[in-house]
Amino acid sequence: MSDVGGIAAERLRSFVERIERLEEEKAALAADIREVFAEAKGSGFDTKIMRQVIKLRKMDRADVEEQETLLDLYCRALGMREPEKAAADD
Amino acid sequence: MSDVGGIAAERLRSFVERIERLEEEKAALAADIREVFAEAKGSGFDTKIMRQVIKLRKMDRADVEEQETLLDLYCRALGMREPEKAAADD
Amino acid sequence: MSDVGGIAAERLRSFVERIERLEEEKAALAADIREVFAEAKGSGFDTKIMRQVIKLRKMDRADVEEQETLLDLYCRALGMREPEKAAADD
Amino acid sequence: MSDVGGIAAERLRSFVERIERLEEEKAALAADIREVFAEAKGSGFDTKIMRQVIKLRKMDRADVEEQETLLDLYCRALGMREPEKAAADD
DNA sequence: AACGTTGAAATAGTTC
DNA sequence: GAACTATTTCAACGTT
Repeated sequence: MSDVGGIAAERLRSFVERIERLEEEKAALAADIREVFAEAKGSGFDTKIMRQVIKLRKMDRADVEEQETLLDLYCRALGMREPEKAAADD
Repeated sequence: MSDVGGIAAERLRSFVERIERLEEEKAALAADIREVFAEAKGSGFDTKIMRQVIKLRKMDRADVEEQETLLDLYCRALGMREPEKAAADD
Repeated sequence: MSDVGGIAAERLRSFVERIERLEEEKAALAADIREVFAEAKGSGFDTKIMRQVIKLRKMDRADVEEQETLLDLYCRALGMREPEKAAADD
Repeated sequence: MSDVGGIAAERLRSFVERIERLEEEKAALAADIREVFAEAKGSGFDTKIMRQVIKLRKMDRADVEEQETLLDLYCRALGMREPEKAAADD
């Protein structure tokens, strides 16, 4: 007796509950990550920069270069000083 | 013609400047909104609650009748109360 | 001690690596969830609707009874129907 | 007769409606901006990079340098090659 | 005035 | 590859 409105109710319920369980675990991990960031902040690190670093570590070197070349190109097209030079020369 | 490194510089500049202009206007409106909230607060209203009311009124407008039948079916299959009906207009 | 340019490098590395590990686990869970959806889809369920159901069930749980009295008051002041009551438990 | 439940209803309504009007205009501008980006995309520009450029133009030169110095510092602390060099040398 | 909290904007990912 | 959804990031607000 597991049909409600033509739907295999038990089957559906099982799927939904499995997903909900996994999402709970996922949310818990997200909370953990937030905590680590908070701890890092408490130790004086700049979390925004940390996020950038982590993103960079995840990206392929190739992607990074591609993006930077394009950014540079657009900046020059607009007559801006390329940002890449800023940090280099001090 | 104005190519910088293969980029149609004038075209790009035009897009960028149009966007920047629009964003300025948008920022000005945001400032106006903040002002109104401040004034309301000065008159003794609770701005947090006001925000909730405004959100509710917006949700009211954005009618959520979409796919209601099927959604309803699935909800019953899971033994949930069907979500509050559009209720207003029928 | 491990200072690079005034930065506690070891400390930073530890934070970054902890985060990266947690994000890996999180990504693995996301993959699991996708799998379950795929399986459900293979069983003939409409995953888009399933997502809506799951969202609804989550909203149900997150009880919105907060500040209800005052909110209600403001709503009546504006001639709105008061938002659907928590309804379940009274 | 403008008190409902002790609230100066007319006053409140006025505030709420002013805000709603302003938010409508703001939403319209957001739509305009999206349109311009879409048009730019249609002309072959990379909108993600455009957004970066616009952000750079908005930031003070000082802020840009500060962020980049810090990013560089963190990267070196982690033994990464500084990303700023990537685009320069090809 | 820094902190956490919340809400909006932007980016990434998925589906068709 | 276009549209939709979900996640992530960023900015504003109130709070302490």
